[in-house]
Amino acid sequence: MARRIGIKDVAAAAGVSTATVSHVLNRVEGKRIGQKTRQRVWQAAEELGYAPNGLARGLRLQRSQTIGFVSDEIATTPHAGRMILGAQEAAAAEGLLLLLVNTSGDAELERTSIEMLLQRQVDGVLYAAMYHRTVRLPESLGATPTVLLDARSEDPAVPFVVPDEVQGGYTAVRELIHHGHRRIGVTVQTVDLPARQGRLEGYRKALAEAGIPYDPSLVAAETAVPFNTTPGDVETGYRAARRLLTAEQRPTALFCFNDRMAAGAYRAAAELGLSIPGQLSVIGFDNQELVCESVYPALSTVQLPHYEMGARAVAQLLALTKTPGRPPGPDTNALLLCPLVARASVASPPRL
Amino acid sequence: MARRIGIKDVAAAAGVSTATVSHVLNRVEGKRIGQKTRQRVWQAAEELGYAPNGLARGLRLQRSQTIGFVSDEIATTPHAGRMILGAQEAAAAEGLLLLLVNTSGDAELERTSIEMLLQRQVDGVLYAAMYHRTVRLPESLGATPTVLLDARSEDPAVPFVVPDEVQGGYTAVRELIHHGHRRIGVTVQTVDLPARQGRLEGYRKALAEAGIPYDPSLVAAETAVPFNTTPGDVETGYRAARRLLTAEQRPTALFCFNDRMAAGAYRAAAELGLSIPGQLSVIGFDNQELVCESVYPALSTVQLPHYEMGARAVAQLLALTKTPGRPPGPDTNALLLCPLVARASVASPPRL
DNA sequence: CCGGGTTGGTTAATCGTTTAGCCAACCGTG
DNA sequence: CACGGTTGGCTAAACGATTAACCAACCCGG
Repeated sequence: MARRIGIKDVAAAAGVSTATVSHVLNRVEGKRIGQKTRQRVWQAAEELGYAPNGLARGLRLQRSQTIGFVSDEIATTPHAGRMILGAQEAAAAEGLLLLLVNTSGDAELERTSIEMLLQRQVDGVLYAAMYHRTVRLPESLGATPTVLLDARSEDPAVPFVVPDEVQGGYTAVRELIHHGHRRIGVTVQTVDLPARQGRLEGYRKALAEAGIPYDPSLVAAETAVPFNTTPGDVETGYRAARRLLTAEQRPTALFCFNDRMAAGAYRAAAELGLSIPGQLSVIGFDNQELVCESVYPALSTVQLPHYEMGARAVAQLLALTKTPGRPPGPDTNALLLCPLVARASVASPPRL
Repeated sequence: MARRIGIKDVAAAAGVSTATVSHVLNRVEGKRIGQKTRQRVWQAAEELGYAPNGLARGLRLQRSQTIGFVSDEIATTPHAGRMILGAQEAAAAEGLLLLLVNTSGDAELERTSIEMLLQRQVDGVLYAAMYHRTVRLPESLGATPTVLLDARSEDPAVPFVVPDEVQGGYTAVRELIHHGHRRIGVTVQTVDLPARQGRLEGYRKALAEAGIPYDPSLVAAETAVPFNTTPGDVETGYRAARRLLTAEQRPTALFCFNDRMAAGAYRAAAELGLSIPGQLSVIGFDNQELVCESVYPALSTVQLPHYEMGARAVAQLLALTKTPGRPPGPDTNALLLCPLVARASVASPPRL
């Protein structure tokens, strides 16, 4: 197989030096090259199908045009896919490529993975969690520009991009209130996450705004069993919903911590003979489309803006590499809006 | 910020030449270096925290220790995540990293993406589809070792890794037969894919093996409307199932082309007052966990071995790079088994 | 004491780019 | 004609590794 053609092949073909080729092809400012030579170089490059060697260029320029995407979990949800996609497309638009690694939450694996990234001279790293939580950044990333994705750090100096959980919870509950609901239950898991806190805060904010008193008995927190399963699964949602719906004064609507828990609420409602949305309105969170459209009627929910988060994180990272002294101001962080996705599970409450 | 430390820093610290450092650190065979010097080099490298510069090494060795993962769609299903994860972990085990790009089915985007990959001197490319289909490989990949993932090519010379759809369909239907079903309906979409063909073939094979005559009226093929939506969605599955279940002699079990269509079957069953699995058994395909566990009772299905496919594809790619002349024998391809995932939607047929 | 083998390293070229600095030719002026 | 300023392009030194080729020193037998 013929050796890949390089800049010196182009130089030879055009009858100039490699320096000239480089100058022409990179349109170096302040370098004056004659029209005719320019033409010859362009043409030669074109004919030979020249493409620069990124490794060589990276070596010379001390930048690989590559960023590392470190995530704790890639496979379990489509969330990861959307974040990656957002990041990848935003990166590609800037001529950057994503180098992907997964840590599975394993510290040792994380260490070696990051080492591999650094060896390849990544220009920066996106450190992503698959649900909004607080992480501790590995020390080896100290010298590399880093942005947290769907995660926060204890260290305020490192920028993060997260969803605005409060606004999201607020949006969900306001949707219910707009339809006339006033007794709104919440089903939630018990693990304390920024997501949990934020969404509950949004719930209270929407209630307060509508002048509805906060009733703690309407908040059903349930722990996943067995203990080591993912919190916030269907089963947990089922139990929480069942508890609320069998209480003496049952709510007319349910705000579920996530779509999977909402699927559990559907099951509880079916068991109790409550039709959705006629007798019970349900709203979820996450917009996991597979879930929302597998249940019937299709689940209204609030979307986590994963694609946008990925894209935004790349933007933040780029900003970081341009201004080396990372100013830990609030402008380096981003809270992204969670829009409502209305489907068919919310209606007006039944008239009494 | 201190310049990254390189091989010459180590050399200086150990009081030797860079050549010696390289020899020691790479354990070059046939090169004899004294024990003491070895020690000094190791120690110096350790203390300085030396890590080789992958770009420089790649440039010299003409190989980047990096492989490109080109996929048409990353975000819509967790399938992509599993394939990527499998590929990533298998790659990492060999010291390789994945460079990820998404084409969104856009030919122009695909062209530029692949160009970016080639510029970075990827050692090979995994070309992945998100559902089993036939693709045409871009010409620019001609000179690069390539393996198809969940896809086949018209060109027999390019190796592929795909699920064994026939065995999968066979497995699903045999599960129903084992429970005593003899009237087994199939719901399927109308687009002609390897997946569709294979699963139907597996269906007939299982039937034949059990001595059950093939009845075409039990195969409900339905087209998605509006036309441009994804084939095989919930709605399509609903319509197909409804048709079968309202026929005069309705089947006691349904084999659905995928889990989403199975979710549609659940809805049809609910409407017709048929309980699952008491009056109707349902089995899906794909093992989309979010779907399988969002419906009630949890859906039994057949798993597409995406993780394994990703891992296997990396192995094939590695084999390819080691033996440059790609022998298009069948051993360069792989058909991976689709195991049964039994949940709660299959039981014995009701006694008449 | 000489010649040849072994041991333990070093020198320098190379991978494919970029870019600072140099230089030759040319042009118009005083 | 000497001279400064432009124009257009070349030379050569990086970037950080690997590796073929070379070499100095030592040892040992004859």
